[in-house]
Parts: sequence; C-alpha cells; structure tokens
Amino acid sequence: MSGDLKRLISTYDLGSAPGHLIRRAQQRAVEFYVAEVGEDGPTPQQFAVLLNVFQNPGMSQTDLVQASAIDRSTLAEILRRMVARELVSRTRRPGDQRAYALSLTADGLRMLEHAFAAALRAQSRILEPVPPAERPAAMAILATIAGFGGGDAESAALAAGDSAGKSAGDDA
Amino acid sequence: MSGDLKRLISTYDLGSAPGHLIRRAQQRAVEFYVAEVGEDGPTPQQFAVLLNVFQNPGMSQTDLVQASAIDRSTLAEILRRMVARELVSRTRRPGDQRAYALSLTADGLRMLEHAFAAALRAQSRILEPVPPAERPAAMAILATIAGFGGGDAESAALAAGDSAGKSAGDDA
DNA sequence: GGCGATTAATCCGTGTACAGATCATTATCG
DNA sequence: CGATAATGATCTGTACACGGATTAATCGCC
Repeated sequence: MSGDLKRLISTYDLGSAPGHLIRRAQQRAVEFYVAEVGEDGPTPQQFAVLLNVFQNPGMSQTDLVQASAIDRSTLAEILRRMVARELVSRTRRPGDQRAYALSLTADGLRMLEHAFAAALRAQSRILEPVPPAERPAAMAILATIAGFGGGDAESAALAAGDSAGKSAGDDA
Repeated sequence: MSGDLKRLISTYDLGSAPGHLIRRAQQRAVEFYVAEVGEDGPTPQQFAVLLNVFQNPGMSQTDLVQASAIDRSTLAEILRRMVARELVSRTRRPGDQRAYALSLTADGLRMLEHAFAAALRAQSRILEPVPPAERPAAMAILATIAGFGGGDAESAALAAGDSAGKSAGDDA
C-alpha cells in the first residue's frame, strides 16, 4: 500500500532539491539587486529591457523576447508600463506595420546609466560567498544548469560570457 | 562625460551576469517540473506546501513561511486557493485563535502522493547536463549561492542533503 | 486588570510568469 | 488575385512575489 511511499515522502528534504535551491538563489539575487539599485530604479527585468534596447536600438519585441528570456505576454506587460513611464518608445516599423521598433527615451537612458554600476555591484555580491578560486567554476555550473554550454563545467569555466545563442528560450 | 559609461554599457553581456543565469536556471527547472508533474498536478510552490504540511501537520502559516521560503502574502494567496480546492484544511489553533493549524485533506494527500515521483524525476533532470562527478559540487555551489553553508563548496559537496537548518529564511 | 507591544494573518498595490485565444498585418502559393 | 499560412503583438485567466498597511488576538508589564 501507500505505507512505503508515505515513509519516503516523510523523509524527503526539500532543502536538498536542486529546484528549491535555485529558487532560493534567485530570491537572494533579487534581494541584492534591489538593495543596490533601490526602489526607484528599474526592476531586474526592466534593467534587462533597458540594456538590450540600448545595445540594439530598433529591435522588435520578438527580438527582445529572445535576448531577455522574458516571454511575450510578460514582455508586453512590462513594456506597457515602461512606455507609459516614457522609458521606452515604440514606433511601428516602416515596411512592417506588425512589428514595433523599440528605443530608449532620454529618461530610459538616464535610468540605465544611473542603475548600471549598482547592478554590477549586485552581481558581484551574488558570488561573494563563493571562494574566488571557485567562482569561474560556479559560473560554468550556472550556465550549464541554465541550459547553456556542453555540460563540461570545468574547461568552459572562464567562458561564462560566450554567446550560446541557440536553444535558449524555446517552449512549446 | 557619459561616453565612457556608454561604452561600458554597450559591451556588457547580460549572459555573463550570475543573476541572469540563475533566472534562466529557474525557468528551466520549472519547465522540467511542469513537464513531469503535468498541468493538473500541484505547482512547485503548491508541492512545497503539500510536502511541508504533510511532514508537519498542525503547523501554522508562519511556520510554513519559514519552511517553504514563500513570503507571507504569497503564501496566504496560495493557501486561499488550496483551501478552496480542498487540498488543505485550516482550523484555528485552540489556545491561540490568531494562528491556523494546517493539515492535508484526503485530496491533498492523494495529490502529493501522485506528484511525488514526478517531482523527483524533475529534480534529477535539472542536474542532468552536469557530469555526474560534478553534481555534488554543483549542489554545494547552489547551496552557497542560495545563502546556506559556509562558502566552502568542496568539502561540503556530498552533504547536499544535510539539514542546513540555520540561517535560512531570514529577510528583514 | 488594563494598555501598549508583539504576533498571525489578511488586504492592497505593483510587478512578474506563462499558456492559449485573438487580431492585424504580411508572406506565400496556387 | 485570393485563400491560407505565418508572424508580431495583445488580451484573458491563473499563479507567484513581495512590501506596507491593517486587523485581530495574545503577551508583557506595571
């Protein structure tokens, strides 16, 4: 009967589940981000939008979905707010009235410039508890678990920044 | 002027930010969870609630906030739904009418038992791209980044399952 | 024994996440 | 050219996340 299963369940430690640890890690990362950037600055997702649109002016929302790993529905909502606050401007693309061409407003650029250093500080605080010698390995493991890279978490260590521009944000 | 800053910003790769990788990792983890458990089963958070309440019948919502790392507002909302679906029952604690005593209903227990194996499969899929030999190290690093443990990601490797029952869920 | 501090939980407002349906605009092909 | 498919974006509905204000019950302490 279910007695065996029940015993299994009662001894399972949620704290040993990778998924749970990843969730906790994300809570911590956001906590640092907010602590550094402050309440008035962009949220992490808004920061990603500002950064990507700055680096890629004129990109469409679908382009941004790829670049930011924010799904289309969520991104539409985020942009709705950012456009309302005049951080981002949208114009229909000449030649294709379906797509938008996104760009930063002066306010959006200002906000990005203002938050950038703080966001960098937050990133380094995330890895702070990891001994410096192990940080490249940690980055490689994160990249692997995030679905990038070939699974070798040792050699690829320094390469956390490599493109890996393929299988990322797919779903269906 | 802002020229230097702009150059810095334009060369920054979001993909090399630990926070971004953690976010991606979480998306992937949830993707696997949903794929294994299915649309009808509990969400990851609901699973955590079911598991904790099963292991700790009579616990209060505040207890559960600690155990699950779900904040009080969110947990109230999650429980509202779960109570409405009769997965969890709440009774005011005799002797302290402020707190609830939580327990699983027969349906809640059934759902937990039904989802358990699938949830385990999802957990192992998360680490699948990491070579087996590096998995303990990966768990140790996740625990470290999640804010558990002393920061030594090597010796504690095999201990991913150890209690770690201390500095956990604090915030304010 | 009553009054202020604590504690348990909810409510409110804002923001993110994502699947599925819908709508408009191009593209394609016969 | 016209039906149809594909593409870009929105809308709807459900769920999670979290800070701050509020309410209710209990505790502490004089």
